[in-house]
Amino acid sequence: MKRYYITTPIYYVNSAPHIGTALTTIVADACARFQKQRGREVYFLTGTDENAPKVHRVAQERGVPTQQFVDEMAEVFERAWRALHIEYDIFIRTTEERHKRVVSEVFRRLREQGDIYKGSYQGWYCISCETFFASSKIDESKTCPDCGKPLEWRDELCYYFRLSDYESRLREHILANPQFIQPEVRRNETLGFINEGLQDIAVSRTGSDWGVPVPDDPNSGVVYVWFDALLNYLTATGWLERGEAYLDTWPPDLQLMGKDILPRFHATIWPAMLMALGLPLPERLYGHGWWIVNKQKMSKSLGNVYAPLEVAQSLADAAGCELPYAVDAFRYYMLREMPTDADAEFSLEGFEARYNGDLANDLGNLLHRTLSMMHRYFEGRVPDGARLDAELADLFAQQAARVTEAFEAVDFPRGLREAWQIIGAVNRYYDEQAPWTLMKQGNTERAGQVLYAGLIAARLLGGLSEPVMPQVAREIARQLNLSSVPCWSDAVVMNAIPTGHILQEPKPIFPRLQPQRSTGGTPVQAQPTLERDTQATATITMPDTITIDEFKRLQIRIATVKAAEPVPKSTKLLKLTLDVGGEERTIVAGIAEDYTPEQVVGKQIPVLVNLQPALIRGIVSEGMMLAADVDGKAVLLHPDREVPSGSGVR
RNA sequence: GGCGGCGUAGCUCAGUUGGUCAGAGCAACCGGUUCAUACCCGGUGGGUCGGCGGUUCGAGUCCGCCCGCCGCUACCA
Repeated sequence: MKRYYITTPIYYVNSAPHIGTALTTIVADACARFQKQRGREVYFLTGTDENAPKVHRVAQERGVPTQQFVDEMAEVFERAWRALHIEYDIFIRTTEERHKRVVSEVFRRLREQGDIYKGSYQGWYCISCETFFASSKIDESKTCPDCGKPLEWRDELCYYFRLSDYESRLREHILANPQFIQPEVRRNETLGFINEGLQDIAVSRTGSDWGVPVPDDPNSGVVYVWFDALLNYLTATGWLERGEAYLDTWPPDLQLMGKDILPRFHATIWPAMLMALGLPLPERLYGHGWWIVNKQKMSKSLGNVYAPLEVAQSLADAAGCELPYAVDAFRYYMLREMPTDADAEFSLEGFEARYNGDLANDLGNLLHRTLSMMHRYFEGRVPDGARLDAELADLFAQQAARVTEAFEAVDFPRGLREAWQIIGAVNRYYDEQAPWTLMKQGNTERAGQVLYAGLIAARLLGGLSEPVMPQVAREIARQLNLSSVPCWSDAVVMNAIPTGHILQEPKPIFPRLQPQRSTGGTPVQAQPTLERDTQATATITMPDTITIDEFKRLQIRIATVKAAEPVPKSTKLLKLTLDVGGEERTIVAGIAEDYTPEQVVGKQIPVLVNLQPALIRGIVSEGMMLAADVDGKAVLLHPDREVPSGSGVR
């Protein structure tokens, strides 16, 4: 029987794991554990992308040999994932020889059959994103449409992959297989992208010798890193090495990633490559949303990057929770709040709220109160005749089915909500039945039955939450004195704990985070406990401030407008010729709807002169005019009195 | 500017094909309970379901327009 093959992207090793990569990997791990628990054989792949020129560059900047650098970083990732209880089956590194052989072989085959051909390339390239951009996409700009960094002009002979040949087949496949790209937003986005027309992509790069050399053509540089990287999914199955046996794993059942690399790469280039190779396509591609922090996209440059382990460690310290359970709590938070189509806010306050509310008060307390009563009333032995009420049994089974369905759909927020319904039901049941009152009335038999519901619920919850919180599930099983966490089908067996079964002493798994209280008994504002521990969490800078040094990098000068004319075939643009203190500059400004050429000639305006030049409508714009923005309309700024052209602005 | 999506209680959000759909969780307040990790249970929230029209016996749920936010894209710079 074919293994359930699940993948994460391989991660760039130029920075350590953060909550973004952790999200993808934790989701993948939870999916993998879920499938395993359901009895499937699972093959779970993650790894590192080490062939990127960017990686080479970062290593050089740090003065470390690149191979040594990637070795160290791969180790950082493996350690981080193990610490987060990620149970992958294979960790692939693209610098491995066997992967390089696969890349070479695929390149050769596609070149032989004409899917890869040699041509010349002139175009704009973003080093950071490792991506070429069609001139149609950037002819008004010289910055990367994705990351905003300056693009480099490349003019080189290189190999192309005939992506355009696969346009209609891709579209047909996507239309015929609704589950292929999820969620729906990404599917629509991909279709939109494809419908604009796919162009052949350059799949070789010169300028760096770090990577897989183009086979049999030593002067053609290395294979494009995306072409290289995507093939890791194939390498990991043993394709090329194991004959037909790789089909016990191929194709992937579920490929997870962030939404940014789904439409353009995993949903177009990747399946097109596979079509060219004549291989079956992945069953399902799933792109999740991103975490945002303080309403801002998380990024290293903004300095709002959290390290998962530090977040977990600081919770452990603040709450007195054992680290493995704090890590599981972090996993729970990631999955409970997992961004699906839209982005979601990550915050320590939110994490704490989930910890106290869902884990300490709900899950932890239910287990603890149940075991406490079992020990107090029954000396820790399951009493005779204990049996689950039919009504509760039905509810448990129904909720378990809903959890299954949600997990299968990679909808962990919904699945966990459904699982937690069980906790609410048992708490209400306890309240109605009041086993403590039954005991006082001497009705021990009924009390035992009621508490039995709590035991079964705890056992079931341990099973249902195992994909999310494996260590916690184990601890629940230990306290219930079960030999192991029940597998999925076994977890829903309702009267599975036998009469006479001995239970362990209860011990809180998630000690509650205590809000601060004043000695006078008046509650004071609860302090976000984690936030006080700034040592343990990543530093968060004020994202919307810059330093004076950063400001000084902007060279703003007063320019005098010598000439102005409309830009042909444009409605918004004026071409301005400026005197910037003896030097003449041409800039293109989007003010034609607000000013006529006559109105601006002779005016003095502040201009940012050290902006990266941009090609706009075929005109090189060498700077940016500063103007007030009034409801989208430009209003020119002038010096208080006439000043020499080229005067600096500070 | 174009295409797509979204805008539901203080916060985070559920709401299939139009008719108990006006909801859940959290926060707050009130009450109850005491087995439990000051926990749990119940109650309360005057939400014009972004705004204005329309279709319909009946619309968060369909249509049009407008406002706001997001994504992709574009003659943003």
